[in-house]
Parts: sequence; structure tokens; C-alpha cells
Amino acid sequence: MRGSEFGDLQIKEQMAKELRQRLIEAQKEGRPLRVYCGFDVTAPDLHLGHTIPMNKLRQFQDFGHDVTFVIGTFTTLIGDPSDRDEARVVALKERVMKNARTYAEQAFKILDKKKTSIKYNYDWLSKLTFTDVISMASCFTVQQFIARDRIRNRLDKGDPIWLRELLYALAQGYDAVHLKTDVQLGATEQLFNLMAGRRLQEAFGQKPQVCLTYPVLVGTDGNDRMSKSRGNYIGIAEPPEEIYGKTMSIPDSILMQYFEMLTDVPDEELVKFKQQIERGVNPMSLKKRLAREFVTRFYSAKDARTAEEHFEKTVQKKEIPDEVEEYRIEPGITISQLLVDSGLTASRSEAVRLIKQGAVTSDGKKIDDFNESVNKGVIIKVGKRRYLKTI
RNA sequence: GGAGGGAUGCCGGAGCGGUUAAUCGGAGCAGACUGUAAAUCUGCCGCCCUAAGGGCUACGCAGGUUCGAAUCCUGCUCCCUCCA
Repeated sequence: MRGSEFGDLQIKEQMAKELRQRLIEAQKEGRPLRVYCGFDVTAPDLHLGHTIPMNKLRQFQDFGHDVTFVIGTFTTLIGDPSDRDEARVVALKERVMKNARTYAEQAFKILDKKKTSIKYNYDWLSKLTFTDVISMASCFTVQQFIARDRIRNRLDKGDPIWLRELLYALAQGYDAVHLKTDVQLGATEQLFNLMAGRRLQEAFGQKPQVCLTYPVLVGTDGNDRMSKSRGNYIGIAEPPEEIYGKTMSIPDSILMQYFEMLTDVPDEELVKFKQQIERGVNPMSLKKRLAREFVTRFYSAKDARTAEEHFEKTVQKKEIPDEVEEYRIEPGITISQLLVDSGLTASRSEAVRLIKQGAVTSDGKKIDDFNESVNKGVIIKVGKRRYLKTI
């Protein structure tokens, strides 16, 4: 139960109790618990936010329980309100199916491949009939939906609430029925959907699942929830240097939160970290530790060291990285033209702007004339970390 | 079927006839500083040009009024709310 968060003490106690009972029962019956967590495929990559429930799944797995990683290939299609014409829905479906595959691959960075079953909820949800949906709908009242904060607020503000959004809960709830789940994990905001699963399971004569919910992870900007579309995410399949660098860029204020929610660093050590920060120790050193934790988990300790060296060299010491992309030029090309041609800047205007801002150097010398010509064999640097070697 | 509201740059959101390439906030980028790609401060943030100047596009779409429109008018498309 550690790390779980319901926002409601009563539910938490109830769930703790049920989980205990369920574990005892399962042991008596000599069977493992069926545990699952579903993930909608809104973007092609899994990020740190996804790893919170995944780590929990892994724990269950390590204790010998059955873990199912459900990819929401159907629920994702319901979720997106912006795509409505036929052609785009088809495209969306293709994209979802494609992304689903990368999800499955990435999931094994955390889960044990041999012990995990991956399932796609399109497989069973798409087969439900309208009759099925109606009978499930009879398990809920509109009042229950209105009682939800998010819905209430939108109602008050006069914002639209799509019927489909309400049906979403049924779809997710049915996953639990189909899988005959004992335990479902999800983010706190998913509580309603998880509870819908309980209700449906009862209606189908099953024992209602235990729900465990976890806090939503704040993104690297320290403000909004982590999501790919906001660009404040760290993807678990990103290159090591990228994971390391992005971690170093999180605001100090969310450092401890990340340690607590995303790593296995023991509590005692975390207490020490907090004390260190209070004593005025530079959070940078702790952040490096955090960055190493991430890279180690998704790659290896060796990759973590390499990424750290890369970071220290290029960012802290501002040295040129070992490997700089080479770009073939016609001698005498102007710097602004080069920046555009090579794609280092999106337009000539941008190139000119950056040069005026003193952001462009050639072999370390600042360039201040955008018509200056460039020779072969120099290293062009734009801003903090864009490099190019002319050949 | 009826009444009303809306569509603005990556996002949010001002402007409601004239220094408006368009207030402001966020994101992004750059510079300074530093303890890191943190924080803070400053600047930039449509495109193009032989560039402290000039040009061209831009405020849902298509026309119109006007010396001049994102701002007014007409039609169209899409969205939202309420009533039936």
C-alpha cells in the first residue's frame, strides 16, 4: 500500500483491508492474484509517469502474482474527442495500434517479460453489443457522474460534457470484468473508473477488485502533469544522455518528489537527502544521483556513467562533445545560410536573430555578422548545445 | 425548429475602424549570473531581402464597405450554450 494515494481516507482503509483479505484468500486457494493496470496510447512513448504503476506491477510480479499489462487500444479511441471524421478515425486507429506495439516493447524495461501478459482491450471491448452497453449502463446513475469534481466543474462552467466521456468509465470498468481482476492499479484521477470496474464486476457476479491508486506525476516543468503533448516529459526509451539531461533540468522544487515516487532509494537515505538540502548542499549533486538512477534503471550503470560524463563535459564545463555531427559545405557559404541548410535553425530569420543575440560561435569565437563566410573544418555552435562540424 | 455566444500567432487569452506583426500570460529560444539544461534577471519569439532600412504574408473561409479592417456589412463552414 505504500505510496498509494486516494484523497479519501475511508477508501484507503477499505482497500487496505480488502487487499489483505484477498491476499490471504489467494494463498489459501493456492493461486496468485490477478493484477493489472491499463495504459492508453496517447503518444508513442511511455514516460516516467507511467512507471509509477508499472513499478508497482513489478513488485506484485516479484511476489509471484499474475500481472497483465493492458494497452488501451479501444479506450484510447473513445478518449480522443478531436477526431471525428471517418478517415481520421481510421488513421487514429492505425496510429494507436502502432504505438501499442512500442508500448509493449518499452514495458519490459520495467516488467519481467517472462511473467507479463500483454493484452489489448480492443480485442474484447470492440465485440460488445449495444445490448451489453445498455445493461452495463444500468449499473450507474447520472448522479454518480455529476458527483465527480471534474464533471461538476464543467457542468457549472457550462462546458460540454460528452456522453462518450461518461461511457469511458464503462469501457474501462469492463476490462476488469473481462480479466476477472483481483487488483487494478491507476492514477488517483482514475479512481472513478476503477470503482466503476468494481461495480460492474459485482453486476457480473464477480468479486469486486481492489483498487490501488497513485499520485499523478508532475512534469519536468514542475507545474503540469507529465505528458508528451506538453513536452514536459522524460520518455523511458529516450537515449541515456537525454534522460540524464532532462532530469538535470527539473526544478529543484520537485527533486525529492521524483526520488520518492520514481526510485527505490530507501527512505532512510531520502531523509538524509532532505537534511542535506536544508543544510545548503547543492541540489545539483542529488539531481545527478537521480539522473543516474533513471539511466541505470532503463539502461545500465555503465550508460549512466557515460551520460554523466557527457553532461559534465558539455553542460558544466561547456566543452565540445566527442561526437559532433558533420556537415558537408561549399566553402564560402555564409553562416546564416549554413544554419538554415543544416537545419540547425528553422528559418533564416531565426538564424539572423540568434547571431545577433551572440548565440553562434565558430571554433569558440563569437560570430556577429550573419554574412560571414564559413570554412571547412570548424565547429559551429548554436546556443547551448547544438553543434555542427563543417567538412 | 427558435434564441444567443464564439472561431485571433505553439497554447491560453486581449483587441472590436488607423504607430497592430497584433496587449498580456505560459511554452520555447538566447544572453547574463550561477549551484545544473534549477532559481533569478534581461532580451528574442511570422517569413524573405545585398538588412539600425525595405518587402511580403497573417487574426475560421469567401466577398463587400472604407483613404484605411482582426475590428463594420453579407454569405458560408465549424463549435458552444439555452429553449422546443
